[in-house]
Amino acid sequence: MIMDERKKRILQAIIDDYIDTAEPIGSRTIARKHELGLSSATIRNEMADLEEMGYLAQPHTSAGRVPSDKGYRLYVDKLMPAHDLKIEDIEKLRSEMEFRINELSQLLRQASAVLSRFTQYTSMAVSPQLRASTIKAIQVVPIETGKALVIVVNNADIVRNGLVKISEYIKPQALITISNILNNRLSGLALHQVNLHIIKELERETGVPGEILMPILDGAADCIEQIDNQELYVEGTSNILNYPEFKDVAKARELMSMIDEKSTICKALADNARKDGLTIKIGTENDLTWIKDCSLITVNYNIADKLSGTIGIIGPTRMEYPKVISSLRYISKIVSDEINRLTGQDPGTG
Amino acid sequence: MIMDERKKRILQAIIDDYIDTAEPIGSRTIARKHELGLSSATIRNEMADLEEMGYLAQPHTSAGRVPSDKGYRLYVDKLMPAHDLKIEDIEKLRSEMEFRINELSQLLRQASAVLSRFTQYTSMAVSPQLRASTIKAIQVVPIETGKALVIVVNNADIVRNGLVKISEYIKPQALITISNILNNRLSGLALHQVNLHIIKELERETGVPGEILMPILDGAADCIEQIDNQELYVEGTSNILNYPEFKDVAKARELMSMIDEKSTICKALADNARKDGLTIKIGTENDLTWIKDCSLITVNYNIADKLSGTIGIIGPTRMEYPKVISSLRYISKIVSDEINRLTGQDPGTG
DNA sequence: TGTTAGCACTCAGAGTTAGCGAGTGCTAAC
DNA sequence: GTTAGCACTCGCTAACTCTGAGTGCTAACA
Repeated sequence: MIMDERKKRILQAIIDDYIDTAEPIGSRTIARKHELGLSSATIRNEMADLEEMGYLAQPHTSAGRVPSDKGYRLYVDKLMPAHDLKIEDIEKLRSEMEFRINELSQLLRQASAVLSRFTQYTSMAVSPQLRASTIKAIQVVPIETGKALVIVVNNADIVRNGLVKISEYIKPQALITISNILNNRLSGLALHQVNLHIIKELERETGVPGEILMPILDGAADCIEQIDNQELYVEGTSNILNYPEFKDVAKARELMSMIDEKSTICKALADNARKDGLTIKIGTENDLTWIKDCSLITVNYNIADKLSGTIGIIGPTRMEYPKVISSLRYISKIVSDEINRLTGQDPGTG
Repeated sequence: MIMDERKKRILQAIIDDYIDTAEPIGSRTIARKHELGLSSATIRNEMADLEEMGYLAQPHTSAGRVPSDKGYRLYVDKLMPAHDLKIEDIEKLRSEMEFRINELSQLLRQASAVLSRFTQYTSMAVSPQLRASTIKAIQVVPIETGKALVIVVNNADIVRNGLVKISEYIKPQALITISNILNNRLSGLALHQVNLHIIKELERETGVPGEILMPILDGAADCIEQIDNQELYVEGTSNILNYPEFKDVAKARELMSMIDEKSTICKALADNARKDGLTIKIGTENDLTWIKDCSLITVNYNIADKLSGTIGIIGPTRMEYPKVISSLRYISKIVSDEINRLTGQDPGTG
């Protein structure tokens, strides 16, 4: 059987309607609402064909048709109407993102919150990961007697710090010397290259005994660990309860408890994270069975080829794809611009 | 009518059972399960009395009794069995909190997650607020040409930093001078005292023109703002769907969407935050109507009289109060100990 | 040959009814 | 004061019916 233009128009009409109503769509509805110039009987025949071809399914004999994953796939690839955000939506999104945010974690949390509020789906954001992370600078700053602050900056200008206790007898001047040696010795190294071997060398070079050096190096190691640490922000989980497909509490609970597990979400995103740009996984296209009734749309953004992160939206397969895609694109653009601003990669727009 | 010992024992038995089963409790159940040496008829009479006194309520004539908020209040204040965490629970909680966490935000998130997993309720944690926050140290560290890191440490040793762009012509040495002046001039001040007036003074003292000083001061201001910023962590919202009292999706959605709004939760916690130690608000004792079917248990912890924060659990009024209270106490102890460790207030336990 | 009107058929969901059983309050006896 | 007995209440469940949206098929039509 051949997928002609008419079939496509009918399929599109069905999916558009179904996304709206979440009710199985009958031939009469299509004949009435869409001006295809066809009677319900003709549409009925076409719908039977579309079902045979696997684009539609029937919950039970006497019900209308429902799109299958394959149907959604065609819709997303070929049929879906172009969607540009309305000017007022752009304004709204921009203004909600406008808070002056100076911390990566808050920026992502914010982005996720804005997205979920706007789309009414569940949104998540993963803190950017370094492709090849190296240490740009290490500094040790005396704070008060017995306390110093260790600061690590990596090549993407992500900064972490930690307070460390040090011997009360170290003079501030000595600390600065240690700081300089550390900085010279470690900067440029990949994070994982800081090993015991190097520590031994440092001990020798600085002439500072290990037990004094150790807390500082421990502090630095913690900072490095934190930089590598992948943080996940999920917002708008309660939206799930709005979809009729999850009116059954048991089903909603299953999905929500999976989403509550950060590690599960990370697994779901991991697969998409490798690709560039926008990825759409519809229902069973997802490897994980618990998302088999949902679609997962993610955008990966790269920053100066060093950082890469993911922002995504999860919702029922019956999802407003056009709207979700355009808003996701828009927000991810804002986020990467902001990260650029934060880390000073881009001297541009300010 | 007088509240004698027997009535109390019966009330306790009813509440204990109801917490377990979430089903209205009948007189026969109590007579059978609890060895009170009374027939169901006697218990029936007592239950009628307890209802008249307002401790119990009847969903409908032919159903058993259900505790009222007043009933829970008495239970919590007087009747509730003492509850100590089992050794294996303590071990479990401790080990789940044992991850070496070196960032406040992650520590709180973790605490919240552990609590919600253990109690099966929804848990939240608010980042500690300063009672009277002052600046302990400000440092400006050169990172590379045109970039510097501004670091602010407050009197509770909470550290924030931000990258700032600076003129490419400032020499590192000059930056250190600026850093020292800033530090001398600003440390000891309350965060809100850093105003335009002081900035003008700084300009004069350092001899550095405003347009060079400004980005640095802006960065410092951002850091200060971040320190003051109250962060909220909520975990285990999906647990709500496990309670039979929220088997109705509409009801669950109402609660969950409220919980999803960070600001709403903060409002709910605000009232408790002023008190010391543990606060229990049962049902309508809460000012906010959307929690009227829930209980909110919070613990405020203080750290060296400077920091104060809140950890809390929200669940149906039919809550396992003894368990929740003891685990909340335990976790909050761990959290404040950890914060002590992080900020080095307490040279103790390591 | 493709399109359409007509018709018999299907079946989920809403509404109705009946029966069950857990639980009550009251009364009278212990 | 306690308890056994009993009539009564009423939410819940299961069985049943009815309705209507939707289908597939057939035959007539352009």
